[in-house]
Amino acid sequence: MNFPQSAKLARITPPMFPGGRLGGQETHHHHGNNNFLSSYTATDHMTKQGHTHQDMLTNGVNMSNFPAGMLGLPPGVIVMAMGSHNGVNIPDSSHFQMATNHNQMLSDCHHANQTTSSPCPSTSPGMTSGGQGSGASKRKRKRCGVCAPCRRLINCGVCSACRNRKTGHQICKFRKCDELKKKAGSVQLEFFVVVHSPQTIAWYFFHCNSYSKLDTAVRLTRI
DNA sequence: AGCCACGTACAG
DNA sequence: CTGTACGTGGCT
Repeated sequence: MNFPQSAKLARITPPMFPGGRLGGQETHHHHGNNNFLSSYTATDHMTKQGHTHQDMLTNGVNMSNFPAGMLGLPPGVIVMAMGSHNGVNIPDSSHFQMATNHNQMLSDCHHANQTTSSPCPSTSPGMTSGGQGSGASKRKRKRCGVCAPCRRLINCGVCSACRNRKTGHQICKFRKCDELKKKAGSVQLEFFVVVHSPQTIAWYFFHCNSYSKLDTAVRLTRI
């Protein structure tokens, strides 16, 4: 199979999981989307917990009874909800919430000047720097890294984006992240569930792309 | 809706 | 600084 000379290997950017932020703790990483708890679906959760999408959209994310409960996590669970944009009712103040019985305080999760271990994925869309400001964010979203286009390594070299790379500044249309394609009206939420126990620290990354997809496409990934 | 061009965020 | 690529707006 011949590719045009302009085609080149893509950088293989790891998925934006927060584990990369963990100094010294990321010894159980895996790559790709080898989901754990694969039998779990959002439908299960929604049904069992009596939640509806509308509930969530109306009330924001009630973290006190969402991920921790659904995962059956041990005490001391820290839950963080990464905000969304597109007008969905999740205020900046909910970027970081805790469900913990230690009553400990955690600093907010800022992209711009986060320092060490705060798990704060680069995929967070629409986060305003510093978690404030009312205007639309200028933050660019990043490719999910796990969808088929993202996994594609080679530019086709013939699509409009490839042909017009110099002026178009666009990635090959066959490598355009599925998540980035659907922006209008879509909702993105990311939940981090940090499980602390005396012996272990396990990080979980709960990532759902949109409420409308919750029934079928929730991925629960251990990192 | 797709293409195109431009501005610019972001990473190296 | 440079290259890549996201966001957006105009055009067809």
